[in-house]
Amino acid sequence: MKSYDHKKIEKKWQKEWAKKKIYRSKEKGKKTYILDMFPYPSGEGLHVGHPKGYIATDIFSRHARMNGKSVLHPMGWDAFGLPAENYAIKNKVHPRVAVEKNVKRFKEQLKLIGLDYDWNREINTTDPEFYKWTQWIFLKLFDMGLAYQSFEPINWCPSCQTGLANEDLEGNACERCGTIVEKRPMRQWVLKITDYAERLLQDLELLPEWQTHIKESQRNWIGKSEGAMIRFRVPGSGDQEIEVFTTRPDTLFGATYMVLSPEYSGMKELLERATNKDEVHEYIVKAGKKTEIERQENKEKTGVKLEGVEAINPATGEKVPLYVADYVLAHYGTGAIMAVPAHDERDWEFAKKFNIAVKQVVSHVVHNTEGAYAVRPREPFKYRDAVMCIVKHWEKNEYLCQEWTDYSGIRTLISGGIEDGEDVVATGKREIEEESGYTNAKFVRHIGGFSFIEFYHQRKETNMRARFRYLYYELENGEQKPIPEAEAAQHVNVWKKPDEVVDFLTISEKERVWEVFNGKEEIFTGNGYLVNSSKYDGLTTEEAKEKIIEKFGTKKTTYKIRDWVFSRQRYWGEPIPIIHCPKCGVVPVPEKDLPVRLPDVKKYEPTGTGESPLAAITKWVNVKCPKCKGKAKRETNTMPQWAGSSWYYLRYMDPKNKKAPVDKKKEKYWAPVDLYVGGAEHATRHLIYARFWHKFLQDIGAVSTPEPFTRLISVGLIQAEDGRKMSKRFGNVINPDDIIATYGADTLRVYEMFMGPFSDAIAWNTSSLIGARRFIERAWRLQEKIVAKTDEAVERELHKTIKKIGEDIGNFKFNTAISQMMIFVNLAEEKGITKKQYQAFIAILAPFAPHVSEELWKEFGGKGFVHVSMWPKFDAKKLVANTMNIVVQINGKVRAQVLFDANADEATIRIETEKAAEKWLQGKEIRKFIYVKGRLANFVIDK
RNA sequence: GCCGGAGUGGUGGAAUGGUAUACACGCAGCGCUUAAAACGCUGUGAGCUUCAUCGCUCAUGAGGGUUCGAUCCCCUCCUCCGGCACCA
Repeated sequence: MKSYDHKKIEKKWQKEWAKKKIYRSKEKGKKTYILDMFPYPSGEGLHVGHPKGYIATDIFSRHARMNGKSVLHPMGWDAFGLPAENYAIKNKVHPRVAVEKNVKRFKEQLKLIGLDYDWNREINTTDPEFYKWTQWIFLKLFDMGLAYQSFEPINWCPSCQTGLANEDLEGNACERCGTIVEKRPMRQWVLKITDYAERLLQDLELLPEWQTHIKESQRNWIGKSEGAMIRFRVPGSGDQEIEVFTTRPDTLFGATYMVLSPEYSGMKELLERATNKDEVHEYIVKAGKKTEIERQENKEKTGVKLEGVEAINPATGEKVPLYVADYVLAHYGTGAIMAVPAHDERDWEFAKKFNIAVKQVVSHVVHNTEGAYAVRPREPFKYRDAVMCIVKHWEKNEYLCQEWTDYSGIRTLISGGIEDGEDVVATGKREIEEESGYTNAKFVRHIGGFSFIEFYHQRKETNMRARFRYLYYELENGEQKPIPEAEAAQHVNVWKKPDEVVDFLTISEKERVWEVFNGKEEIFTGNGYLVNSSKYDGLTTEEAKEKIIEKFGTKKTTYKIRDWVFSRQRYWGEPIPIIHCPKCGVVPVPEKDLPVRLPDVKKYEPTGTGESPLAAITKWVNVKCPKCKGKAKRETNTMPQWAGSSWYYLRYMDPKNKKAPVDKKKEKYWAPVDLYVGGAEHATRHLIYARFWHKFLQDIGAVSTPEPFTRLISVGLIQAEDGRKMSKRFGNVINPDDIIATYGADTLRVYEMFMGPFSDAIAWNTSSLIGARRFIERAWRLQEKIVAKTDEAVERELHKTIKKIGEDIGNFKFNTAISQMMIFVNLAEEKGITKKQYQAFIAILAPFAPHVSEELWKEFGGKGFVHVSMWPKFDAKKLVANTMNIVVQINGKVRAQVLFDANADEATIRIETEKAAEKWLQGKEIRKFIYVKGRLANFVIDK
């Protein structure tokens, strides 16, 4: 036996594969498109975390190829953008030179791992032949009115000296450098992604194979809310109106004031009429100076009242005050709100601080679903008004409770229905007297508002929907009338200390009543029944929303997602293909003039003036207007880093096409991407941008599918051995080159896949790595164990392994796949293996450890390359053993095991297992016998 | 605060209603060796019992429930990670 020399083997086969071009993709047969998120080639090179996803897709695509699929598995470079430029500035090299150097280094590193990329299709976003088509897509967006210039204030990073999109922020800091961003008004190009918000949201339904957390992030980011637009009239001179957006039109009757954001568009006119104009103006100026962080950090509500101006609540007809406060955002909805302090937390805080009236219009509902009082479905409700009384002892700090003596076991407070026309407070007093005999209860106060309880009324044999009001009484003395016998028979009165009350009560409302009683101010933001809302009283939140919109407003849907700020005031990006002409205005560069090349310059530092460094290159900037041929200037802003990555996956299908971004036939063949693997950090940016562009390209007929990526799996981070992020800064980086030199690429691959579940973050552990190496060496040494005939258990385990590996690769469960191969190797080592079995094993090992497998295949396998040969077929018949081990349980506890012939019937098994369990069954009656076929026999006995 | 995901030996993890702790690392003992490395063999959740076996009890973040049987399903709570966050 030759000794296992990974260096020799790996070098040899990498060369051979490249020479024979076995990984070239062709449009023939059943296709599968497997894609990695292409890397940004940084100056630091790869660390061991980077290739984890690439190894997984490599295994996946090798498996597909061995099963006869036509595989597209390409790689390229996302090389434009701030980091490349900042690196270049810092190291005083041109970004183009730096990128070239970094790409070369990355590619060398990737090749060492033995990945099966079709390098013939390599792309680079900074290649003019590539970005020509990025510019082309921009022009199409412009033609369709989806790219426009805006002068609204945007996020400006003072350190990177460029504008940023909302997606580029982490909180209020630049995602790149951590600097707090400013709001800065400037001219910029914006893409109308909001036009696609609904489709981006809806079509998540088309993606059952995306992980839920990614879809959830996208939903969050799109931030759809459905509600209504409602106009409030401002009486007085003119016919001014304030329109608001609300998701809770059902609470309109509870809108007791309105709030305008400091930047509210109609502020000027309102300000004219305010009697405290200066004060309000001062607040607005102050709020404008506040940075986003100050607004964020200090959530204490501030604001100022607009004196002398009022609006009219269209539902109640009542006048409500107006406030200006910065807790209302200018850019969401209309920049003004109706405030409902009883049912909105923020409004509640503000109202409390400014002493504004709070009016309950939705009541809490308790719907009993358990026990004798459970609401009976599909039966109608009877309605009644009722009171519930908290009654305090005349001397002690104790409260009156009742325990029902019927079977229900209900423990409650004194309660009862309000008779027609009866006063609420009087009702409480009457009920106290009737049920407890105490005659001197003094009403103290109301507790909270209305609350509904739904239950089944035993005596009346009907569902009840009772609208309760809670009242608090104190007994002045112990004077008591006798209680009528009928009443006394129903319940016992007991006194409970304050801390015992909640535990004693069984009614479902107990905690709430008691908490509200004890001063915990509760606002209710949930759904319920309407109260204090005139004819809408009694409607559910949902019903009321519809009815109130119908009468007082219009339906409206809003989204949190903002249009995509698409220009950067930096050098290293795709030039935006636009020409500004003093006569013709904004003129797109004609398609035939693409690409607009990034000029080669010596100086590319940002100017910081809001102008791109390109503006200083007069030779490049000054052009003829394509329309009037007069003097004109080029657009000097560049595109953000995310531009190229929004469509690159299409280019791999046809990377050298000079006439179109991608040929339609080729697109039809390869699209969509069947499997997309990459970092979860791209959940809201790259993936939302790419989906947006894809949908646009579908609309203009350039692509044929609604979604670009059918299945998406995020790769879990590999942390450093110290559990931190792997970074040059911490000095804890592990370089794959070193690992490959010492242990080999095959070991690295197997180890990274064996570490744990693919999408989990796990810390690197070099000492565990040795296990992967040992496994490969044992697989290698198995050649010494080749025998003519071996134990049938080996053949059975082989087929089990073939089956499991195939399934596990499909499910991205590489860790369990490898453990199954280890189990097989351990067994084969012990029992010996036939040559045929060894060949099959080499084939299933091949996707994981391609080099060693190819070497073994050459020696012990068939012709050609193992990676293009057929994946072994598993035979279900061979999985069946001729014996089975039945576990004997007593009440679910394992007590014994019995070996049976595979075709033993249940009756035999019962007899034999009962014998085996005799010890435990003696003198007991077997109440039940449960047999799970081929697995266990369980005897249920009395304990 | 809201939404999503997770919590299992010394460590990474396996098992999605049926023998919890597969597989691997580490550790301990033994073998091979002049020695070491490598490799091989044996053992390895905690506890009780026993001369030793056999055997028993407990343990999957905590508590409760459903079930013949729960790491897995349901309820309550705790902790950690990720996303969003004054979005009306």
